[in-house]
Amino acid sequence: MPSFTVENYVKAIYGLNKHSEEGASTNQIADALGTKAATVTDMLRKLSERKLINYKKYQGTTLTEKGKELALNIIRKHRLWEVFLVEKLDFKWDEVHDLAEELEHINSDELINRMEAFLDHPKFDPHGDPIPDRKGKVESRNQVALTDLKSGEKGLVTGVVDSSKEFLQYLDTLKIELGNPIEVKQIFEYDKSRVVKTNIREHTFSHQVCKNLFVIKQEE
Amino acid sequence: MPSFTVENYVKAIYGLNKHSEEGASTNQIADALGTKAATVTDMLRKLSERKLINYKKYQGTTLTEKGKELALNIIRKHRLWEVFLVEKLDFKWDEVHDLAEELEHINSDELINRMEAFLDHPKFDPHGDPIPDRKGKVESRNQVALTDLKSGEKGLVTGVVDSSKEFLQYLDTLKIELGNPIEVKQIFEYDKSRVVKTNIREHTFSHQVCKNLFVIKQEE
DNA sequence: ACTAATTTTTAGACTTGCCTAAATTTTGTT
DNA sequence: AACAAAATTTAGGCAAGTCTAAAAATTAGT
Repeated sequence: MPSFTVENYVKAIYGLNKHSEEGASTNQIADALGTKAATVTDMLRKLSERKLINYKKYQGTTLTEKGKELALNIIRKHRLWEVFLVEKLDFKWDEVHDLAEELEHINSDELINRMEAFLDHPKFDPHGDPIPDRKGKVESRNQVALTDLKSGEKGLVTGVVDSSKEFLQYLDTLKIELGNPIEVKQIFEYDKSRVVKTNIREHTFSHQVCKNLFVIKQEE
Repeated sequence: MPSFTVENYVKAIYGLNKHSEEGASTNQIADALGTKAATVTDMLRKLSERKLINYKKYQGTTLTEKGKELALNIIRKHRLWEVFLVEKLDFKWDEVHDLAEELEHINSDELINRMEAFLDHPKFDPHGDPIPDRKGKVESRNQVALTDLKSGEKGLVTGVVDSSKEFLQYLDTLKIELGNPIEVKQIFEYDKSRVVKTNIREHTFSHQVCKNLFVIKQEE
């Protein structure tokens, strides 16, 4: 049985690997987990012994197949718990992350499979992230960042890149939810901000906001 | 924040205190937790420093008010999770104990209070044990062991003393569930076994079975 | 009441995860 | 290419929780 700590390392490395071609560096992992680089080095040796990562001193770290499998199972559990918390217990989408961080370590495939059925086999979590199936397969959508939409193009909001409390609450204030239609009215090249029209009204989104919103382009 | 280990010690001491006037002994605790006496002694010193137990060397151990509060909160969580697993995820009553042992350590009053509401404020868990309220208050019923019923007396099955897989599965086989009416037809003084009539048919219960079933007496 | 058996405690050691400080390797700059 | 800066690793330590073996206290038996 991997400990909570091992699970957290593997999950962090998975997250870092996903967004870059390079292996995850010691410092990146330390940052992600709030520990010190020396601690990480130590742990990498142990994870390597357990065949969860590919590790050579001073090189970056990547997950082995076994490591990826573990990471995806934790992510699956995390996201299903988030759906449960939002759908069944009425938590808001900005409140569920920390709880899911605890619940994801509960060790029972039977439990999580029943939970999945209870929730009616959701494909995405409350932030729009895909839920891996029991084999670790993740469905991909052809979503793009809102920054990729040209003036006049329309889309549906499908997810957020940054699911920090602050960003999610900002979206709440603007009454923007997953599934909402959205249309880019105007792009200011100066600061890359965009005027967008939603269900309700027009907003001006900063470049940062646009980078953090996923949409599926709607063809005319 | 108490660690999982601390929570488990406190819960074990609570359970031992409940069934005897004496404080829990080092060996009893070690047995209950599957550790060695030396380890327990060590831990008792630490729990005492944290004001969770009353401890004097070579005397038994009892919980302080603070310790009881912690124990009851863990028990509350354990039992609510059990209800969830049985009511919502269709686990059987003999399957939920180990999972609840993990889930009871999830640290969030908000979560457990919402769960309680989601489950419609159940008063008893799937084994008939009362669920402490958020202040730690437990409702008591005037239930007695089936051994306390005289020949001819009737009752309703309200709980089990021993919630081991084996005993619960034995009851399943006999189709005996909480809430079932039951009547003692005959008592064999020789081995204290009883012939009882349930909903469906008559069974002969050994003394051991009768000791482990709680019933509420029905007046005529 | 005294010794034997049992229980409990102490002592010393191990593992997991974490830290700081110092050494080493890699990377970047001129 | 050589040196400085940054990243990484090594070394040595600490806390929590566990163990075994041995010592001390309590309890039980005659």
